[in-house]
Amino acid sequence: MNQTQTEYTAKSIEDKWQAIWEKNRLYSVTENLDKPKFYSLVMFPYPSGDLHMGHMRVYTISDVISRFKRMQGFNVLNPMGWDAFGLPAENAAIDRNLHPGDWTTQNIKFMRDQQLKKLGTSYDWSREVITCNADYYKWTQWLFLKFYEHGLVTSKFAPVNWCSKCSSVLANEQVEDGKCWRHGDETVVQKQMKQWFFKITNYADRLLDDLDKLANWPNKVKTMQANWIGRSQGANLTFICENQPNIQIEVFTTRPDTVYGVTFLVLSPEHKDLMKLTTPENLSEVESYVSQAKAKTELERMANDRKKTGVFTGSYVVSQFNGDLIPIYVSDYVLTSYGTGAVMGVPAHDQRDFEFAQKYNLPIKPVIVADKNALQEDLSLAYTDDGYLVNSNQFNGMSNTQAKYEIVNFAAANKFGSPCTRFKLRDWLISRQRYWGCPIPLIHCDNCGVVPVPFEQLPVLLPTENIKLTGTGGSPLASQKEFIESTCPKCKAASTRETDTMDTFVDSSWYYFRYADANNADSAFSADRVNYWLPVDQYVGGVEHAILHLLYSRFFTKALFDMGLTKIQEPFTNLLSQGMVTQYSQTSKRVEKMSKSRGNVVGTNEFFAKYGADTARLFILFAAPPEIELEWSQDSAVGQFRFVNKIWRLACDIKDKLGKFNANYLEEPNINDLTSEQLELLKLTHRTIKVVSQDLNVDKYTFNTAIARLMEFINGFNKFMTASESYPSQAKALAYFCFHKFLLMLAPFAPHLSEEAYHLLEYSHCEDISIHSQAWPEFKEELTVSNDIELVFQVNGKLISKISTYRGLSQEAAKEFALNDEKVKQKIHSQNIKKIIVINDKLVNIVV
RNA sequence: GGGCGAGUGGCGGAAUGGUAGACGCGCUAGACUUAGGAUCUAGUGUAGUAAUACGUGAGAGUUCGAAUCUCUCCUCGCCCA
Repeated sequence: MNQTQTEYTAKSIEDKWQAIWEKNRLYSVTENLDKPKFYSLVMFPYPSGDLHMGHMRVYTISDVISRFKRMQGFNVLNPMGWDAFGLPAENAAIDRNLHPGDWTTQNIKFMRDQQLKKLGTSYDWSREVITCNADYYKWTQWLFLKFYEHGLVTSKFAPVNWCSKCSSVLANEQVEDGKCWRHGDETVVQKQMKQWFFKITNYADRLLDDLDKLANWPNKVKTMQANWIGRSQGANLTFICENQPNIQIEVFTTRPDTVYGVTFLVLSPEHKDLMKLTTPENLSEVESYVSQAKAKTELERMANDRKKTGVFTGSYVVSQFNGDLIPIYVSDYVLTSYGTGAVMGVPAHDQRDFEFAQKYNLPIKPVIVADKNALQEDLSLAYTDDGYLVNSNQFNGMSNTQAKYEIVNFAAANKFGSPCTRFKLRDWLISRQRYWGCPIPLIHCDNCGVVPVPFEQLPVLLPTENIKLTGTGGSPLASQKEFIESTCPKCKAASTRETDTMDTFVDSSWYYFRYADANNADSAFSADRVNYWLPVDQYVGGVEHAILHLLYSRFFTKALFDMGLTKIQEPFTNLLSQGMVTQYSQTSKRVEKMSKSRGNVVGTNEFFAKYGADTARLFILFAAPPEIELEWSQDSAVGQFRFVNKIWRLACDIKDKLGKFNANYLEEPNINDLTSEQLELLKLTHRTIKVVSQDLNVDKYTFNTAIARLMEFINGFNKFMTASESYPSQAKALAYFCFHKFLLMLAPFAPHLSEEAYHLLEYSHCEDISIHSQAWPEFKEELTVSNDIELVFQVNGKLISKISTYRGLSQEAAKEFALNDEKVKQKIHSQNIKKIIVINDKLVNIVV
């Protein structure tokens, strides 16, 4: 007999099937109303030039979900593209004297053909999106103009975050710990500049409220977004200046219930009335304080741990609540950009105010007490908990939660206050002083001001000739005479183009709309296709985008909905945030995130050549649940390599020992014809289908346990195959039947191996009929349970003994067995039995 | 400082309130082999020859029964300050 080749040559087999799948366009999809749709999306990569094994985790997870859903009968859209604008291309171009576009194109080609395709992913490449191509950014500009038309674009002269390594400004979301998100060693400084913003704050309420609709998002991500939006409900209250009643100071507070405890007021150094309120004898001190404050950045001023400083202005305001005379201070911890630039100081009930009052010897007046009847407590700290009001005129005795409303109502009725909601969320700064980005389609005209480029003149092409990139600051486009010079669309006068480009997060805020209709030359997308495919059913990506990309995308989706362009209100129904891939780094002697700069990467091509993509996929999924951090270790990956080879050897064994496949073998066996060993194998198969299907379900995604179940199946199947030398026809049919189910379950995880084995065993007689087009197997509940069980005996909840018996034992019989068990008898000895608890088919607990 | 999450063998990790440690790595012994970093078999929480005892960061509580639920504390991670 000819022995089948038993060595599994992963690399050549994987290459073979990848070519066949591509030839057959196995993963292309079109809209199909006969099937339920499933939009599976993974965050598209920046084409940096090289993916390592750490990156592959997210693509593997998303691919397994896509393949599983396809086998379940869904019409699956699984697209891929490139977030191709951005700084690294520009910097690489400067270093290597290459055009950023050429550098990017080379990288995309390598990453797509040598890395993502080699992983065995099931993308529909006909929908590939590349954000730096004019056929994409034309529509980014078109969307910008739609935003402009709908009043969602604004320019402000404001303090902005400047990173000198980027030579550009950054959005608030892109500043982490006072450092640039890309350059962790670069402190962001504040500069006053005129910049373009998207008015994301218009959507603050909806972005916050609609988080509740996202039932299948991790709570962590929702909490982070909620905190970032930072809605606080409170009131604006007005205080009148004692000697200049025409000046009124408005403060924002979230604690109007403490207004009777105000003992000072603090203005920001930039407050418009500060100088008017400063008395001559305090002038020099205030002036020097203000100039010191101006030298500091907002970030420095907000630092919580630094000592609060301040200077008295010499003036007072009068509280309209009780006529108290309240001194006015200036302090740099009050910011003009947040609130009204003035706060009320209630030292008894706010720790920061408490410290300020102690330092400047200001009175501390309690207005809330924990116990209505208790005398005034000795305050060594501010009392910030709930309680009842005292020293507050007609509000005395009221709970402070109620007083919050009553006091604001009282102030509103008397016209010195009103309810007010504020947000921490700022408008999204989108201008970047860089070359490699989407040009902002605006024209500056001396006569007409800012004029949008007319839609029909799009795209505003990024010039590609004679670009001087120095990385030293200023917009590179500003030195491009041919680019700048333009005519005003309104008055036809000579005018200039905007030279800033857009933040690349604009590009990535709508790419998942474009996938739905990627080759549309006439519009950004057709509403029909978007409304068919979106929202995304499963989005997979790193938690590092919890705020940035995911918040911007939600904003875009809502804005497009309001413009009537789609019917979609939330873009991503389910979100899976996968954990980082880490590895021990020789450089730092620590376990760190896998990254090129840390020198601890595992290359994809070396790994694929040595073990194959299927082993890589299995290992990535098996090593940890998807949301947990995964520490890479090549040693553990050999376990998956063995698993792959074991499956292949079994497939070869089946072919050699059981004879040729017969189509009848796929019919469900009659259980009455089976021996007990055969029945156990069949039950193992059904049980495996059940648990693997559950593990792949959207609310679990426990790929690690699914693979463990597949391994258990293989261990059981191996036992069955090696138990005897001869195989009656019943056994042959059963082995083929069960292995067929197994291969179908293996297919999403190890697409090449399962396909090769599927054809080796002639489940498919033609290479064009793929295992990946087959239906996911189903199970019979009654075949998932074994008749033989172990019954556990406990005394006082502690395991004492167990027996083998059969399922369905009556409670009485179970008790009987337990009480007659030798070990149990010994344990109970002569103690009184208080109670016996029986859990059917599981355990008997005797309480003594 | 605030918020969220996590602590289980030598390691990665399993466990609808019901047999703790599935599955895998590593390790030990054996088989096969010219060879083994291939494969197969058996074993592997700790202590003990054993019976047995102990065991899920620490301590309490609820329960017939807790890794799982509640409270206090400790440590680590992430996010926001």
